[in-house]
Amino acid sequence: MTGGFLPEVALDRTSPVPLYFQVATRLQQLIEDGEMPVGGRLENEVDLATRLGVSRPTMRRAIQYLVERGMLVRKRGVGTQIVHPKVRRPVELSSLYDDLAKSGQEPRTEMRLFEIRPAPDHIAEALGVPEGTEVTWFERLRYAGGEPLAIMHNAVPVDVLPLRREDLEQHGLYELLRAAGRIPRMANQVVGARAATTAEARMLGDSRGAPVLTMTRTAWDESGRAVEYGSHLYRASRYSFELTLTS
Amino acid sequence: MTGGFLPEVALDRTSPVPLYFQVATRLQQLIEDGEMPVGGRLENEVDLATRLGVSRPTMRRAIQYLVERGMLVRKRGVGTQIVHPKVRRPVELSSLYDDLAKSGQEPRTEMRLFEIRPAPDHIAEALGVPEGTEVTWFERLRYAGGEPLAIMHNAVPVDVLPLRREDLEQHGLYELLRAAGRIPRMANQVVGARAATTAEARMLGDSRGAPVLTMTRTAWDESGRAVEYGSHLYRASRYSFELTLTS
DNA sequence: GTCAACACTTTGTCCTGACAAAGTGCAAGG
DNA sequence: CCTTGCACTTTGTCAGGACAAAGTGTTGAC
Repeated sequence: MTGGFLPEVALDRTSPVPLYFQVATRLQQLIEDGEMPVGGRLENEVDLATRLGVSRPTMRRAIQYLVERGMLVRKRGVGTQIVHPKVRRPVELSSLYDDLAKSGQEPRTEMRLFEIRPAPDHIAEALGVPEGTEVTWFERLRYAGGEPLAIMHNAVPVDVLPLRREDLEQHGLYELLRAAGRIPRMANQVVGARAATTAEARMLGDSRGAPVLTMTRTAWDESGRAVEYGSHLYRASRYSFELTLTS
Repeated sequence: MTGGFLPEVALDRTSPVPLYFQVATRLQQLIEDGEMPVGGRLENEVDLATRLGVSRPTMRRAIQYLVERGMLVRKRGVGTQIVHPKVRRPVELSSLYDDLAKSGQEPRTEMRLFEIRPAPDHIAEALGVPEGTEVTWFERLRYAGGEPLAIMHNAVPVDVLPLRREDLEQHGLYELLRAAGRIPRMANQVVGARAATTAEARMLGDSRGAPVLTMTRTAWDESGRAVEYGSHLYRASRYSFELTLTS
């Protein structure tokens, strides 16, 4: 009748980590390690709260956190169920560099252009800054596994982050933004496809007319400040976008 | 000093609509109508709660709701700020049909194949169902504005929703799923590009080798049950994906 | 004039308590 | 046998209070 059984959970009330987060993290561990049966039900939140020695609101908040991440589903009058693992997976706002590095593909960056200039109109509009605002504008050729993969054009307002050519050759743009505390929290992307021009094909080591993926993106930080505009071109034969959507 | 000024807000305590939601909706209206200055600060939550005659938790929940939707930003010790409108816009899990209908492009659907059959291995795996599970498998050619736009292959488990050929010819798949209460809440998509084969090009009214956008998707409902698998092909010259990401 | 300590404002966390609403299952009545 | 209604369980909503933590600005010492 009780459904799930919850093993010992140790909470540290002296820790600066919020209680509800400690509870949520512990629950998440148990679920991911498979100690809580998938599809099974959690104990009801009142008992759970009592047993862990926290108040019901705190327990609710912990559960709510996991519901938002897609790990749990609640139904009034029924209970809380554990969702099949396949469904989960948070939306990550990551950059190509991060993705490549994570999958062990050894990214390499070749800087083709690097200048500080007033933003062209369409870029200023995309960034939501006044026309003529100074941006760092650069074009990079990204290699993975020794082969060219993408041509990337980017603009970053100079007052958001002063970029140095050397940094960009050795690190991903998002990595640099994060390090500076200008963390991208929201992004608007348009993904399309077209045939490569002769020049593009030559740079990518592909043949003329080969299909390429196009992606233009504007990214904002948590305060709504635009931090980056990008217009990228990927070899379709070597790259595709994977993304998780939640309503 | 107070920053934003909040006009009269009428709350209906007899309504079944939760108080926090009434407050959130009203706030959202005021912001979207531009009555609250963008970039401006809200009153602090304690005063706000007092003035509206609700408790602080309720007020917090209303604000939290708008924070999650990207309309507000809060900083401890500072206050709550209204984010620039450009950044907002919720991720919508919509279908091509909905999108076209909304933008007034008059979608038309031509059914090329419609059968009930055991799911092929790779589709069964994508859906997370046992091999051989019965699915409705169909291929549609989607027109917009009189011209072909996409070739769409889809599989829907029969025990999720029994589909009829006639319905699919006149409605979008997502529309039908929603009407049946199997609402897609989460989806995993892979977007890529390649050159069209001769057969594909002929169907799409394009030339052989023309770039096409490919998209494969699995969608789940709120309980984690897979409701749809799709493998679509779009004319790159006429379609692109627009999406908003949040971390 | 500069810098550090302190006060103040504002959001974050956490508690207790109470009632409402929705789903489930059982039992009584037709 | 089927349906209706009631009881029970479980999550949802709401209130009020208390203290903590972080950011801002001011004041005072040097």
